[in-house]
Amino acid sequence: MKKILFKDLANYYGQEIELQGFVDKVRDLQYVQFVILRDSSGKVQMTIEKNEENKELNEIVTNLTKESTILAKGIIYQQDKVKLRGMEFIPNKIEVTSRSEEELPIDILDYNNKSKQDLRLDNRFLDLRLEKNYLIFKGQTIAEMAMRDYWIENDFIEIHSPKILGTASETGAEVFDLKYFGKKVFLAQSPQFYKQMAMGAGFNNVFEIGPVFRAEKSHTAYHATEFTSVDCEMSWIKSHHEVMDLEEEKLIKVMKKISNDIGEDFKRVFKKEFVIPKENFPRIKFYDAKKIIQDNYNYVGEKDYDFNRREEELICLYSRKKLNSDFVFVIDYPFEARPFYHMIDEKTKLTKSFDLLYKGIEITTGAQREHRIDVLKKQALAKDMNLDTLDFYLNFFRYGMPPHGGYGFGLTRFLMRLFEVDSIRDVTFLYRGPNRVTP
RNA sequence: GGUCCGGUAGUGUAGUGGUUAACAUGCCAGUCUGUCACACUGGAGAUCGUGGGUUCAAGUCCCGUCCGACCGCCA
Repeated sequence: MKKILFKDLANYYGQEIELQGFVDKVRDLQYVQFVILRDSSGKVQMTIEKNEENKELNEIVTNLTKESTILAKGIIYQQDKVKLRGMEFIPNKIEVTSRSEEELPIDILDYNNKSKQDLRLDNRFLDLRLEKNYLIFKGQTIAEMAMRDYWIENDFIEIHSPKILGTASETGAEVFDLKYFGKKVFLAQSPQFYKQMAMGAGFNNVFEIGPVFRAEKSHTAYHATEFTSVDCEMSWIKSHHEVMDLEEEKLIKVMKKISNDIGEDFKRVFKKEFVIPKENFPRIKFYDAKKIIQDNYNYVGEKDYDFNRREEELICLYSRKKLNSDFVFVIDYPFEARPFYHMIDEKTKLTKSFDLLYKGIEITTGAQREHRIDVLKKQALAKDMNLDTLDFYLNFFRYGMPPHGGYGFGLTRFLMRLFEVDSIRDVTFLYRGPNRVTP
């Protein structure tokens, strides 16, 4: 017998079928028992009358605990008086395949799941039983698939770069070190150098979806020490605008796909709707953005070469209100705020770089890369970097390197804003932070 | 790293020095003719994060510590 998901039950009216699922709720009345069953695709009511004939089933149901798993055989009927999907399942056999303990460590009722986040993370396997959480990971799956589709259509090659590195990677964020047969090695903080190597290898266009590690003791709702980074890199470009064009096109495709596949579920479960972005995301120059924030919100951040959280939120607010866009590119940052490998525009002396902000938070950093080794070395020295430890990287540039650029995209940050949940921990299967390495 | 922020039944909260620590929800038992967040009645369940101190008396005040939240750093 083929496994039947609860969402498809309407196809089986009148038929004898076998179901397996969690016990979502038990309502044991005087003359009838109702058991709500649940699987990842939906819920259904199972109804058992209390009588001599059903004695065995009645006994099982009376002793059922919520969140136990059962296997039941019976017939599914259309039944208008049942509010839950207008159907009910009448079993002739019930087997408890796993019995749950009576009390759960967290509340997972759909109308009352107020348990604190830290406790929910301790019991993540239970927390994830909530439909809203399942939906987030369904969304993640669709997002990754849509991105892959887009890249494959556009002649990108998928790479898997190493996460164990012999030298600490580039950007100044702290890296983890670990023992490696008596040597010290580092966990990759970004696939940056290796996707650029792929440019040197003549792969034209590459992408990677994989983990990255940051050894920052950041206790915030939008940081993690391990998270999934989506990276891509493309050759033969003339400016960072081509990279933005690509990201924009990809994102619209992703959002359309997500909205199409789970838009209805999202509306029902989260009481919100996805907003599909229009083409031509606003592209605001960094210094113009600073001025906009000052003129419109009378706010000046402490650093003149970068944004703080408040400024990110305000420029997004401006974009939403005045430009009708949840996405906004901030472009042409000063070199001071960027890593050494971002290309500097000779005319403006600003980097050919961009951040993509989405509903108040940065989800992407991208740029045209400096591919001329002499300039690259000069910029590395300007950032006080040691050319010897960078030699393996600089080597990529010695024998012909296409002009290229790309971006890194925080998958979890994107999902967090897409679903409008408060924390990156809610969109991470198992969150890792400064004080959390379990479960 | 910073914060005249928080830690109290399974869970979420109330409780500003004085009997038996309260409420909601969950759990258990009973009652209930089809419920659908079922309803009703009753019951169990808390050495108040942890270590020390002040006091006749500490969930409550003080100090340390751990964990969390928010901010910062960072992305």
